[in-house]
Amino acid sequence: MSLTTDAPLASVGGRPLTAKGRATRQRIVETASRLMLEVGVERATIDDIQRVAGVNASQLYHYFVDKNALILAVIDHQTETVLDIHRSRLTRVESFDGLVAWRDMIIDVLQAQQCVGGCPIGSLASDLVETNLDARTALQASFAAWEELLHSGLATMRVRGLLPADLDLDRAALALLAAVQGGLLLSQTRRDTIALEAALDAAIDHLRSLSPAR
Amino acid sequence: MSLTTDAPLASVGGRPLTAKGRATRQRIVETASRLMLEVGVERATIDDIQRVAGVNASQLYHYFVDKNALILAVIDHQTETVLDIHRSRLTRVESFDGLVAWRDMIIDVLQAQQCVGGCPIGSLASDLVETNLDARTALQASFAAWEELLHSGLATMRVRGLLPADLDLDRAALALLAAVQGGLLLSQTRRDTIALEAALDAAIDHLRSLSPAR
DNA sequence: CCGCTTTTAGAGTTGACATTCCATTTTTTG
DNA sequence: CAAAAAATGGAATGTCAACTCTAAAAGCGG
Repeated sequence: MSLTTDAPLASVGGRPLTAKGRATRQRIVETASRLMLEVGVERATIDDIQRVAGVNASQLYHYFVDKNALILAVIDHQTETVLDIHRSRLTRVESFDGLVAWRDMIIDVLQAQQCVGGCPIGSLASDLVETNLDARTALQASFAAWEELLHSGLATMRVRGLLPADLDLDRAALALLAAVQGGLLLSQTRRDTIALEAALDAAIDHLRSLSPAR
Repeated sequence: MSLTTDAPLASVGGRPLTAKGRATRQRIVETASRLMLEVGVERATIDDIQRVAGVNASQLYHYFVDKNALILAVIDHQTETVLDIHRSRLTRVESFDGLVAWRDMIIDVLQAQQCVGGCPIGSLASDLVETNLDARTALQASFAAWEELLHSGLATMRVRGLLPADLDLDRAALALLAAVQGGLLLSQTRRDTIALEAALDAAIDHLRSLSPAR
């Protein structure tokens, strides 16, 4: 036996090796993500996930030791999805119009899903934070990465003189993210986009009020 | 048989009659509220609730036809609790200092519970909105009542000339409530109060920026 | 094209959970 | 105080969900 922890079981411990396996695993994660967003983590049954993904129990447990492992994979997947969407709108925000475009995008997404489902990360957080330490840690990192995106967008604006030099960007990013999360929860409950609009507009307007440029 | 739907089974259909029964029912609702807040609606088992409340299955099912009925009672209970707390801080907010006192109260409450548990109403909303129509309707009403409280507080301030006459108080209340909800979710995940502080301070600061009085 | 690994099958097990039932005690009321 | 209603006790049931197990069908490397 070698001292290195390499090859022997590099399949499930790491990632599955074959293309087919990767595809199956991917299908499971995507299905689980959708169902968990739609009905919550608890109510998204392994059976349901199997059925919808078109796999059987062996396949699911071949790629994930237990439901918890699947949950963590879902967190990763949803984090990537959300960050990808926001990254494209937040890198190089050069003006308040850029921020507004970001706001519009968020509202459009919610609109597109009929105000159903809320935030892929926020929903997972609500479901898991108090009962699953690993999940909480992962979600904390997800939020942190999202904040970082907002932070860098605001930093770009600050460099351009659109925000005061002494503005605390960490807090500003946090407030913006809170507006997103709170607005989504209220809009999800109300089934209209008004709450989200009010929250985001207020947050952006607040930043405008701080702007040194006029 | 009378045509009126009155007396015969006025016990469980309405409220239990005897003082003892009311006490038992109350204990069940309070215990369920606590557990559902701590671990979520799904994970708060009827068994757990029984054990902690010190009642047995018959008692629980004597007062609530099923878990769903209990959930709705919990929503009512938590709504009353939250509204009571906020009402005392929001009626007759006569200055920005009053708003800040409200903000401090919210943060103190979170602090007191070690950033565990989040908002009693918001947590229920996350858990139930997508899977329980009755609950969603009830929670929508809870949020609306909360907004109303905020609205009237802001109205008081507006009368005093602290807010512009043409400010849309509905949207302002919504934005404030979103800040509370989003801030709580982030703080609950992070286990510190910074996110909530950032969200509330930004929201209040935004209102300040709109103030006609200096 | 053969042996080894990965992937797929799907029936079976185990435990938890909501709910029910029948019997007993306590409280209310006439 | 006696009869009726309410409240309590606790075992039992049935369903559903997570997870396991044995075995067979691809895939791949030599």
